[in-house]
Amino acid sequence: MRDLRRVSRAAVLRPLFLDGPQNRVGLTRLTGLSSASVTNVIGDLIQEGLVVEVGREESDGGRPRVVLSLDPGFGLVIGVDVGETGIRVEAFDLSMKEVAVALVGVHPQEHDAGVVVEHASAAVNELKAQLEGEGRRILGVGVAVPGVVEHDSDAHVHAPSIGWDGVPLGRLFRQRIELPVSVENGAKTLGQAEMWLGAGRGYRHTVVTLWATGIGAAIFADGTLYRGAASSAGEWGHTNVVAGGTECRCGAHGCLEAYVGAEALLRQWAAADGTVSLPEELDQQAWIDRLVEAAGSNAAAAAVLERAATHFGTAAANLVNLFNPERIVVGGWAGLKLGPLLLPRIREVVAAQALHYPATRVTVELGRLGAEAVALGASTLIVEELLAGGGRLPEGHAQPSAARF
Amino acid sequence: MRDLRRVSRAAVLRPLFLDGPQNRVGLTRLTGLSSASVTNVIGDLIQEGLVVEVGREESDGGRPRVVLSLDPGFGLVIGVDVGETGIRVEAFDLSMKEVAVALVGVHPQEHDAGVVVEHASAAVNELKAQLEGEGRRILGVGVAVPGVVEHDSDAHVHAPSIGWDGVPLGRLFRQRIELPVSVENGAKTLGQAEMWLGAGRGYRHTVVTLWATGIGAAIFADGTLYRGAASSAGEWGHTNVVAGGTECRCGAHGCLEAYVGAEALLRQWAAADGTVSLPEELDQQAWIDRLVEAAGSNAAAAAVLERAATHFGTAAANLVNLFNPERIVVGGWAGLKLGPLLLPRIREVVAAQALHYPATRVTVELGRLGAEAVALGASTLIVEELLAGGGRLPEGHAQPSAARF
DNA sequence: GCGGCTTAGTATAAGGCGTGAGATAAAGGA
DNA sequence: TCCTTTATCTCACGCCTTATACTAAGCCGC
Repeated sequence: MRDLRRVSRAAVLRPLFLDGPQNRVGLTRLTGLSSASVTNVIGDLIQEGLVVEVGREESDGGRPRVVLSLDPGFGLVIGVDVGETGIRVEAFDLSMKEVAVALVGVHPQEHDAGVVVEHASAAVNELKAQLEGEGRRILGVGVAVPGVVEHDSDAHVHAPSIGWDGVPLGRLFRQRIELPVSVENGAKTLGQAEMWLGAGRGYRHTVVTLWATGIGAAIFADGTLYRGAASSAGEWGHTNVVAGGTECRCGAHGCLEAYVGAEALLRQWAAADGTVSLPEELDQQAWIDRLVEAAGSNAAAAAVLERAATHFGTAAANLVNLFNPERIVVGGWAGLKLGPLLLPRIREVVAAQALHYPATRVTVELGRLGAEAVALGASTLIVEELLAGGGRLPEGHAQPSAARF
Repeated sequence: MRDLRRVSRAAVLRPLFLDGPQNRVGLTRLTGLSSASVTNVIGDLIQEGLVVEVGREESDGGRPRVVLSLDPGFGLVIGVDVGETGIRVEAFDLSMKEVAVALVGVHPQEHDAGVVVEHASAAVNELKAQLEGEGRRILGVGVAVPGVVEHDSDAHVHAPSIGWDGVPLGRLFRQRIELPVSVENGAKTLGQAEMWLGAGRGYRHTVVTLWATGIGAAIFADGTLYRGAASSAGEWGHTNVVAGGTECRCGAHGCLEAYVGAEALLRQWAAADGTVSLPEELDQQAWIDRLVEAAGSNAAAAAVLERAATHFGTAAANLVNLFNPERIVVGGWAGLKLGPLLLPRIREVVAAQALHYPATRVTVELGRLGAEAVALGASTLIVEELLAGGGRLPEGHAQPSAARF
């Protein structure tokens, strides 16, 4: 009997978090447990402070149902977004409302992992001290990084773009922060955020694409993130779209990223339109805005975007054929900027290139959370663990005043 | 308490089936159960006839361990391969050794579903009568079909190549056969066979490709078949390999299948070499043999195969990037014929086109079971249910003399 | 060849936990 | 106020795992 109770607790907590407030009858239906068990489990959870009664529903003849909810103030979760050009630390309550933010002015591309961890953990500890001073409890820290996170004994990070190769980030952080720490790839945390709180909400099979300078994807199979054998699944940006095409920064030829990545688009535009000259220090986001604006009147710009939509759509059609998702979410800063203009064409290409059967069963939509949701997603890692643990986080890390917890 | 015992029984049965004979100590380790529970569960299973003691291991000081095994003769499973051009019915014991075969001379492409089911179920019932006459028990029937199998209330089959659209095949078979019936796509059953008994054995994350006239794939994530939202995942043959390329029979342009499917290869060869003229009634398998033979001396043939390997390898690299598998199995009759020649080039392309990290963690190997393993795979569907059910198959279907079972 | 040692497997008792049935609570309506 | 309805809780029951102690069955050394 390996912890049957934990399974029941998790079964009850999950719909409370993901679908919002519920009554006990609804929970019996959603969990498949007996009403007696729901009563028991909820009783414990209320005792522990994780769940609160927040009201009652109108009755139509019988006893009114009590509405139950996770207590958003039960604890806070911290998300850390280690980006290529800066670090962002945010704290959220259990309703995923932002409670505090801190920015760290360290360029991970320009410093080694030790420096990055030093500054990031200092920011976390500062936030922690401040919030605990206000009497709030921190449950854990989720960290998003721009690279593959190998989940073996520890979380080892391989991130060529910032020069990390097998950095034991989990251990480094845990040495400096007295909290549970969880590490994951940034595209995957963004995907988790969209999945739980954005355009993927309510779907079980989803691909969340991340369209920016680089291109990635987070694949959700039956509601859970698909990692593959060594956590690198979802490298959509380096799938081939043009046989023997132009060389990509990854060394291969004809990658999607080399054709529709933000920088690639800008270079294509400059090549097609002699009047456009890109500066040395390229502010990609501003220039993508300009490209979108120009597309209304300028044929070269419009052609660049049309080709981008076709490539993106073709690659998305491949995802549809391979994964048969219910939904594809177009996210990432470039996706959010280009999507409104390109989505119709992308959908058209998906319908034409994917098999009819899966194509009619998928919807392609824009992300809803903005490009800064990486830290939000990182913080959901801790919530995920909390839910999976039935309301308890994996041992240790000396949680003071957590007697019953 | 939803059947805790069933979970324990399944935990014990699975390694006994997948990894062969075990002793109780090993099972304790493999299942995580206590030795007492293993004793209890094994005791029940021996009583029921599913497990037998088959010997004892040498001791080195202590009491010798008793070796336990599934009783291969406990029951038989029947696999039905409904192919595009014929139907094959095979019976296997629980060690997956073939016990009987029957071929049905009905061309599913030329008859409607009713006729196909009529003949197939007649063949199954004949085999059943014969085997039961010999005192053997049939546990169930697995059916493989060349199309998408939608697993909703019943198994609905969408198979354009034989003109089926939403055929309720599960129901049709169950009306004629008094046994549990399970239906699945043929590429997926072949994959399951390779996964359990062939080149995928021992791997958790695998893609089994099916290279024939058409091209498909079965994707295994953490040991279980990935179906997607509507069971059509794995349509690798219709992923795009050439932007805006030649039209495929699916209506899209540039599909892998349109470039490296067996028929496509032969047409390319005929187009490149004027001396090759394909007959109206094309025996693809024989001609592929001829193509392979010609490649040794004929430049046109060699070029066709070289291009095929490049396209196949590129598409396989996409699989590596997206799924991060530990192993890719090249199966299907064309794959088995071409593989020995093309595998080195395919591996080369995968290494060049996939990202370094996942590429170094995958092996590309030939299938080990031959192209006729589709029926074998179909029969494993029943074994799968038997294992998942802890040694009992889902109710009903009046299993005579199955008092305790 | 006989005790001692080691390891495998079994019996027993204790305790955790879900469940169904019935009890109780809390409304609306006559 | 009482009846009906629906929600929730209580409790006894039984399933199942597990810890513990015990038995079984071999090797080893004297």
